[in-house]
Amino acid sequence: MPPPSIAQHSPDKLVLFLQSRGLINTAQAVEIAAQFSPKAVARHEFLLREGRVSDEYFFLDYGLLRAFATDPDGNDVTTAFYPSGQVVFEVSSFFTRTPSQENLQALTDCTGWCITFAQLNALFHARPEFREFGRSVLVQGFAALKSRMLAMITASATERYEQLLKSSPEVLRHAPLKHIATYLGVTDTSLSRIRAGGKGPAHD
Amino acid sequence: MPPPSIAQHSPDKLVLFLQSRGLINTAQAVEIAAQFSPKAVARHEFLLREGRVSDEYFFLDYGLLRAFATDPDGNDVTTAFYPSGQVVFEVSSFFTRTPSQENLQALTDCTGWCITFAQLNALFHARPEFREFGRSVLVQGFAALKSRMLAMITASATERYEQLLKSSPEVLRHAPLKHIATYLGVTDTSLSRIRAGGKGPAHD
DNA sequence: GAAACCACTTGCCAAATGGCAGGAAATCAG
DNA sequence: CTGATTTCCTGCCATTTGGCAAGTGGTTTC
Repeated sequence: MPPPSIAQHSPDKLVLFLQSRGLINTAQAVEIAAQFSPKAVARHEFLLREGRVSDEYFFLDYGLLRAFATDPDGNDVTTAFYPSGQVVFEVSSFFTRTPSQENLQALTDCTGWCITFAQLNALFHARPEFREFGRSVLVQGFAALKSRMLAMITASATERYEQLLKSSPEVLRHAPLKHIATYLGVTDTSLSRIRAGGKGPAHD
Repeated sequence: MPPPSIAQHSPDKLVLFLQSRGLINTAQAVEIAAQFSPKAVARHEFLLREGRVSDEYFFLDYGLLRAFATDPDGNDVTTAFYPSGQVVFEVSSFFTRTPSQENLQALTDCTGWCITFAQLNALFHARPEFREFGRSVLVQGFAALKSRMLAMITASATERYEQLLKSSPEVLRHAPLKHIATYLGVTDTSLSRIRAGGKGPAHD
């Protein structure tokens, strides 16, 4: 299913997303969604570049993005994948208004809806239920990262790969192996071998 | 310097902490701090046990705590250390009112100040500047975890150990090696060898 | 003060992962 | 279509880390 052009795309998914945590009712969700502007990001384009301040709170309707940082040796390290249905922004840069250490780049053509920091704050001020929703987004992201860190410590590379395969198969279909490798904390060589099959530790 | 008994301990550090992000002025900080109750946790005691809902937003005045989870094989994994001057609580459990997957345990005798979830929410409602402060605490925690994840991917065990040594030497003085090892994502055997010296990768 | 722990270290070897390089296959640019 | 680039796989071997077990030194317990 190809993404619709921006002109025809409707905020239905955004409205559903706003309601998804049971904090916002339909009427409120429709009003809040009306504040968002449509936005498209073509494959390989950047939503945010390192060194700039993240100022877009972007709900992703269709497509796939990744976040990546540059390590001390100058290598790309993928720090997150964002499948559709999520909010995409760099938390620290966005809220503290400081230059981002990360990049946000489209892995496929993307469309979605976004508001600026100023708009978001105005909405948080005017609508306590949206404020709660915003906190919920933050808390959920925090919990997801913690769980990934725990897996990094306790699970083997093979297990981490299988978890990703299970939880986000679309990532594996659109992201090149080298990005997935840095995300999982292994080299692309090792990931290729993991994929090949039986080499990993037995686990059944 | 032994911690003062609760009876005599004053909220000075808490007041300073509330002002530390430039979002709250002195008068407001004093009023907010007045809502907190003194609390002590003896060495080895738990501030939170896995399976219960975190309901204390605890500012740590003196002492050192750790968070730990139990992995699928039944092993303790230390997920965080909390030196004094920080807020200690389990974000996900606290804000979503769900059972915690983690424990919070005192590594030394601790004293500090705490409020409940209900009190915190009332303060967030009544005081926008404290709300901002609360968000700032969350965002900072998020950024710290991200940076730790990046180190887990890009840095060797030796480098991660040295980073911890540099950023939180007090942890190494009070936490047993096995806790530090799981926190760093290595076995206690390996950490012992890292400490021993020259075995690690050269880096100067 | 002997026995039972506990925290930590160390030797030996195995398992997991990395580095490099060559080559097949897909993708992209002109 | 053609050549260049990118992506991925795989063989060979080095490095890193883990697992186990023995041993030291310290502390607690009775």
